[in-house]
Amino acid sequence: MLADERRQKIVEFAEKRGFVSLQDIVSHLKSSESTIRRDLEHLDGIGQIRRTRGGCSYVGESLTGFEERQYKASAEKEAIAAAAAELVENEETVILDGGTTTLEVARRLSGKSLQVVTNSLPIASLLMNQRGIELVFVGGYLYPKTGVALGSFAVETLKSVHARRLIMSVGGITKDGLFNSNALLVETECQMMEAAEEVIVVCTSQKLGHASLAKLCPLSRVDRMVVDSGISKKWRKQLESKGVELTIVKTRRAK
Amino acid sequence: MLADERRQKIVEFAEKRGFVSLQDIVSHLKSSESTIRRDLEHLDGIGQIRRTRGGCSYVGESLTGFEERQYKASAEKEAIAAAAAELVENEETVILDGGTTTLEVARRLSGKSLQVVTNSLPIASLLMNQRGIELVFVGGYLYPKTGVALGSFAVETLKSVHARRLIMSVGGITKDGLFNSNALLVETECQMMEAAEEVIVVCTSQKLGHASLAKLCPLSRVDRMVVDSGISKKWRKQLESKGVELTIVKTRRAK
DNA sequence: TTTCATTGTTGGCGGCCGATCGAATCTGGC
DNA sequence: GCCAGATTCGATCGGCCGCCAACAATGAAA
Repeated sequence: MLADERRQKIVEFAEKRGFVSLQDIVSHLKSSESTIRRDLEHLDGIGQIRRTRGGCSYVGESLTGFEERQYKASAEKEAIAAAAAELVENEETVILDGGTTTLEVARRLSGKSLQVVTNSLPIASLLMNQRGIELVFVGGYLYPKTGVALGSFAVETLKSVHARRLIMSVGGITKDGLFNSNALLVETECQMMEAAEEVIVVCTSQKLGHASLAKLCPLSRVDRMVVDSGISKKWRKQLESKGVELTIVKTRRAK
Repeated sequence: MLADERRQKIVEFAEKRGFVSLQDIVSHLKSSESTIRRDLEHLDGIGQIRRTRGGCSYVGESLTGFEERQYKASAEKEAIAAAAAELVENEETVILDGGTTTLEVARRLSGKSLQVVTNSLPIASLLMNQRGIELVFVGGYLYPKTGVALGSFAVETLKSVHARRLIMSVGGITKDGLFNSNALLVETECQMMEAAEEVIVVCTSQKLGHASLAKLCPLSRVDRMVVDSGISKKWRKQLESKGVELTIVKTRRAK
């Protein structure tokens, strides 16, 4: 086995488990203790891992980063995302908000020919190098956990953007309008709505009736909503009365 | 068999497998070990492959965006990156340009307490969720292969940024100044230089003397340069006469 | 035939690996 | 707090293998 190869395996190993003991590495890679020690020393020197007594720990983009890797979308989200992606036509410009549901939408956009504008790092890395997709990233302060760019830079950039559609997610919906959990996020999303001709909201039916910290906009601002069939008749009426067109997605678990 | 033909086969072989051992090539092409060694040396010199102990690996478009996880930097780059990271002090604001060398620098910034501004998607995803690092992403049109944001959005955003240091990479350096291969990229990097108090250039010595498509700035615009010890005396004088402070990094292969 | 470029061979050098041993550090018991 | 056993760490040494430089052989062009 080559040195580089072995070292790479060590890093992968450390990344997967967070911490690995020296003995574990030795028995796994079947090299001598000395060699592994030297490798750890080297890898620590170049900052790939950090040595600790008895082993090493991984430093760097923790795998829990966006959690998108391990994240498994629910059946509802997948169905909603698929339906939302269907609404997007070739050669359009689409703004994609951050969020796990919109990430699923992004997955299903591959193969189309589009201009995509997004402020979500996970979405950008997903769509980058997708043939046919021209990607514009809206910069700004990167909000750690979710990887979306927010703040004045994002708002300013969005002011000079125009798009056919916006696909956005929300934290909660009540009869008073849409809500989200973060004031900065709301500010950015407001500007996204300004920039788009048509506003499409993707959300699961369980979010209906729940408010959240910051109000985003009234229901009437939404043009279309993609939701699973768990939605009640009352809510259907409520939304339709405000001029929201509904796309209701059948799921296996539909009640 | 002709030399060029043989070398072509080596590149194809390396491209297909990612890495090939010297012995594999020897038995495959039925030339002597020395010949293959000489070929590898040549191909490494013109940047078609990269030599490693025991064989060679392919460098090419395969290291797109985020698969850089597996990308292994050369010893020179690692050493340069480590030295550049040392120059960064806690609580500073640093702008990081895109590029593989700056990506290595980013790796070594973990643990510090910084504000980092970057237009590189790989760097952003690397530093995201790093404790102590506040990240601002400069948005714009995402250039596919390298994942850097360029264009007017990027330039506009950078106009309202101020930073202590800028760490940037270049495509080539001649006595007339710095060059890069892409006009949009140059435009963005110019604005970065405007935004920073100190401009630090990281580059390997092989880039000295090579021009590239678009001129970026004169040598005198650079405050400091981190380079490996392959730099010639003539170049040292040339740079120092323009007021560029040099940090020369020792590497194993230093002649 | 001479000359030059390319290829093959040989030998020395140095880096990488595995093993060993004393020193340093941790742990548990008193 | 202190000690003893255990574990881990760092340094060192010999062996092996890949690397490099020098030289010889081959063949093509002048």
